[in-house]
Amino acid sequence: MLTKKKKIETLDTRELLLKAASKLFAEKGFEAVTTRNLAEAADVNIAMIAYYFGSKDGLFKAIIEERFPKTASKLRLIQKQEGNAWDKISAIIDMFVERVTGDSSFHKIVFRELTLEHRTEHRELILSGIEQNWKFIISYIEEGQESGLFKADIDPEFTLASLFGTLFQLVNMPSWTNRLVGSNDEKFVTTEAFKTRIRTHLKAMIKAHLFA
Amino acid sequence: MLTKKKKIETLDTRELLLKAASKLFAEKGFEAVTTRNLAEAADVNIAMIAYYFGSKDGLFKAIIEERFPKTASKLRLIQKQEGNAWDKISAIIDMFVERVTGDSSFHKIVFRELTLEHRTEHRELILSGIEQNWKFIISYIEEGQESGLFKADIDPEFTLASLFGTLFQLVNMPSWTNRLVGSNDEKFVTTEAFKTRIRTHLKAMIKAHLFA
DNA sequence: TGTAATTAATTAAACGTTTGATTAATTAAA
DNA sequence: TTTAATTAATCAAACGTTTAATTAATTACA
Repeated sequence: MLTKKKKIETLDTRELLLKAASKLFAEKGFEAVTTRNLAEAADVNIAMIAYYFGSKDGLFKAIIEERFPKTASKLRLIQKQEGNAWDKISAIIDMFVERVTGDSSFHKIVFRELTLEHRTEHRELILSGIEQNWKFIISYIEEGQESGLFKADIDPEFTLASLFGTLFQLVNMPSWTNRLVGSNDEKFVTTEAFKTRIRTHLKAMIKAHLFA
Repeated sequence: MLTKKKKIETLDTRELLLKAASKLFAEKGFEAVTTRNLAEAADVNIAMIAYYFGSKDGLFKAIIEERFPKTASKLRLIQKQEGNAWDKISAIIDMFVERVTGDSSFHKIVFRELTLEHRTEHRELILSGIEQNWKFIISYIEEGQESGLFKADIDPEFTLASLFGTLFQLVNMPSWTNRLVGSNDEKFVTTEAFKTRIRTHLKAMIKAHLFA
């Protein structure tokens, strides 16, 4: 018996579908992707969607449900680290910049779904998953306020909106961002140059805003 | 002949379709809205879409093309006002908060479309319309930097992203925002209380970030 | 161990419904 | 009496889902 788990194994049908669906839903939106698109992209039979996920809708929900616990565990790691409120917020910014730029598909799906008003079920699934994450951040802002490190009159909730909003605006609308910075590189928002720039900007802005 | 233009006239078929489409596209997204949905919501015959706009796609483009010139003219008004770089940026924030909260449908459509990677034609139409608007803002940030009013090392483009990003995060994802602030009022993002709060937050944050 | 029984995974084809668009006929307006 | 606007009906194509059949893998039992 091997001590190391075999990692280089072929993805099974279920995983192939999850991966293809994540990519396609992010690119085109849920309704614009057909079950035939999904089956072809994953190179599996169309009936496998119903077999593994019940429906196209079930496949969507599976994507959401698989991701949130991972982000929550990353946040718990930061929670255990030493440092003051700003150190924590700074670490959270690093973590989110890395996560969102590293796999923008998931965040495109999530945030686009939140702009839609039908399919309440999708939205509720996302909101209940996301809520845990932002509560961490807000608590650190309030902690900084109480200790006198941060201004007393800043708006913790809307500051959080600025953090996510900036990230979302720049990463989830790559055509907008490319036009903004005058880039022709389609993959600009995944480059290290971009990651550094957004980290620098976000930390500078949030810091100037928060610190007393 | 009347000196005042008659304003209280019944909307004609074309206008009924534009209005219904704007609302429905914003709520459900382009693909999720059927031509029958559109016709029923506008209370006109389904064939009127092809008659006035050629297609569902043409109706979408008409919505986009009718709006951008109006924003551009508002910006030109601000351009002519007196004041330093910050006064201009402050006035632009007021203008955008008013416009986006006043009719979020259009902005939901526009920014959701920018997160999608198919339909290059839609995206190009939007980007060319939007580009003129943000160039104004960036030029004021740079003007403030040159005059020494603003820090020299801030990132004008990403600061713009934070401005729009904050606004859209809060206005275009009302379910997210309601959860964030613990509100049950579905129309919270259209209230005066919300408008004031977002204006206050945005100006405080951008000011702290920009000023030397 | 060998084989029969059972389960899991996959396939191609088809299901009924809905889609965006178009037609030819009809009504309203100029 | 033209032209413009609107209607109900219809179209082929595409939609998500389901089906019955088949293969591959696993389990049960002698």
